[in-house]
Amino acid sequence: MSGPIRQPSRTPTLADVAAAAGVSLSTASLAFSGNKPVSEATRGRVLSAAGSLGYTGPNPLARNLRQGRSGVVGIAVGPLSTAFRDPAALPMMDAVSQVLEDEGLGLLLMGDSAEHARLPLDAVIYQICGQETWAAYDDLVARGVPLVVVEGPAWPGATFIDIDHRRGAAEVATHLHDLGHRRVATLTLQESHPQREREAGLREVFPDAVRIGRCVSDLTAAQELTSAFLSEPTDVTAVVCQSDVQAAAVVIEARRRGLTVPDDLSVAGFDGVPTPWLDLELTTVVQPFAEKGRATATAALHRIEGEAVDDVVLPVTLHVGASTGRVST
Amino acid sequence: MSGPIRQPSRTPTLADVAAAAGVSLSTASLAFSGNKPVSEATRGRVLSAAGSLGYTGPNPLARNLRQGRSGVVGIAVGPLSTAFRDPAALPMMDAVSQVLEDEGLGLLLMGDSAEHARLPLDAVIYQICGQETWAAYDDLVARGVPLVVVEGPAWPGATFIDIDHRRGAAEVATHLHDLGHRRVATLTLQESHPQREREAGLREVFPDAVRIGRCVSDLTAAQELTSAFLSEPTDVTAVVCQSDVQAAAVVIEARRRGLTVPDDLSVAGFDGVPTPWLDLELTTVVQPFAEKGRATATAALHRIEGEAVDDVVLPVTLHVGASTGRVST
DNA sequence: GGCTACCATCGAATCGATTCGATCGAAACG
DNA sequence: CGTTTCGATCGAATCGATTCGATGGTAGCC
Repeated sequence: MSGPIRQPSRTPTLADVAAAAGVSLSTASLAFSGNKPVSEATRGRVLSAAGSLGYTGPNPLARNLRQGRSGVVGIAVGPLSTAFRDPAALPMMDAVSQVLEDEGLGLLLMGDSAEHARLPLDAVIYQICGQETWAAYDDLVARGVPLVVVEGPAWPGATFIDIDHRRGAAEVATHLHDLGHRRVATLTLQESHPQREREAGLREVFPDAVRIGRCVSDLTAAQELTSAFLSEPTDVTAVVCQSDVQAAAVVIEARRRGLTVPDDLSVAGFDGVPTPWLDLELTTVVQPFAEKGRATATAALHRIEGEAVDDVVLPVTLHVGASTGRVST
Repeated sequence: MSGPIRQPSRTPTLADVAAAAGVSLSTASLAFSGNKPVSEATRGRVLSAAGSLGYTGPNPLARNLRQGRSGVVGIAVGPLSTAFRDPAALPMMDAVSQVLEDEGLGLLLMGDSAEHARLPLDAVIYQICGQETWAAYDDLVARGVPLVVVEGPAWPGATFIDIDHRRGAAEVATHLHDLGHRRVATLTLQESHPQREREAGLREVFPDAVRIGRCVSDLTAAQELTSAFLSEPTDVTAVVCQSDVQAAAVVIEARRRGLTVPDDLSVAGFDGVPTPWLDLELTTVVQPFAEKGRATATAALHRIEGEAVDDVVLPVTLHVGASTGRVST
């Protein structure tokens, strides 16, 4: 048997393996991919040839080019530190990564900038809540990369996964109204689709709720706004927040000022995330995080396959905890 | 000018652009990559040809194959929900992603399993603290993928980024000893390199510190262990924890049992992460998270370039807060 | 004017697989 | 026994760029 002189430094390719096993390149490929049947004997020879050559399997880059897929889905989350500071991001991402992993796909973190848009991504998930423009959007759309937007702005060409913000907000508002509250305040997020929907739901019940202020879902920021609000006299008996972190901040700040929750002030959150460091179970609107993540990932998978995908709106559930109570007469 | 009949559905390639611009394929490539000079006139013609054809730039998959790089670095963090529940993970990852993004590289989240090991990764960062084996390790090493291990097990072929656990632990122990403490307890992490080092540091000062128990850096888990420990009578005057989250749990549980921190019990943490929901500044060992992340990413970059990289051990700083005090006589 | 340098451009090789269609035997069938 | 069918294998085309070495023309220099 004769062949080219082997350069010891070069890593072996499938062609080397095929030659060593005495089969054609295509057969060797089939032995690894299993895309068409190969006799047991042949597969054995190919694999053992691979073993003795130190071949570690088909080069993923080559496979990617040929198949036109990278096996990677991008997820735009903004700056990591802020994206993940919100505990609501985790359980959802967890579900996303789980579904993708089951399909052998990887999840790539994309920042807010357009830097990553030139990486080979099979699809992109956008869940930068509270931001309505995105530098990478045009580029991705032009390249035909499927886009799945979570609770996001209505961008043409994207698939939407959302929760029923409006109904959730209305339910928590109704709950407070049933408890006798008439004067409520609300802590809001940045102007965004979820915020607009939730505010609409709230105002179905309390048309003239007072706005304490806007801030992201951050304990310190929310606490500062609350502090400013509570330092003035007010007849408000309940505060409706847009996240459990905000709600916790209100609870902490109210207590710091000698108020009792819920006797002096009722507080409601949103999300339904664990807050073990708070010795009080929050009344909140529970999101189906896992389901949202699965729906998102599944939508991405279908769009990668080129299938049409319907938008999804998931229901939410009111969870009554110990942070809301009947208004004291 | 004649050419092949254009199939309207096919997305244009660089060859199409070159033909339309009347230049060679190689020149068109140069016009986009800028790897060699191209006259301004030519570049203009190429770019405008690209524009009118709807060409969105060189196909990343093809570029990747040719260059033998994917532009993606994997980071093994274990199950997302547990990995990111620890607030210490974020600032570091943030620095990692920042450095990589500046180089145009993406960051791909790898789970604990070996599923993702077959994706095309230029390097892999391993920071699953508390786990000493990894399903994907052999595969990655066989494929020659550079590996950077953060505070991790001593794996051959990997570059190590670490902090001076031992000295940090010794410093906090010395601090407590200086305050008069003689009987201390410790809450430990799973058996792992950082835990062994920190324990060694602690025992330099308190050779027979009591072990309360082992748990991950989770508030609820730590609180349960502490609860069990404090339910028995003890002469311990200080508790040394391996994370600020653990320390916060000890503070919360001690207070729940009517103890005052630090008067009745001193508590020390590790990491130096913000705990705004705790109305007490923890005494802790502050890690240089950002620097650790930058060192990690930089090491990965250098190893991708094929350069030799030295291991790194970063110093830590004792921060004295309000959770430790002089032992009451 | 002849020589060297250099810049822009081009043709061809290359990266490492997957996959389509063809071929070749052997088994199944009537 | 001739024909059909099926499974295994192979050759060749293909995915879409990057890059090496060569070429030709122009400018600089003595």
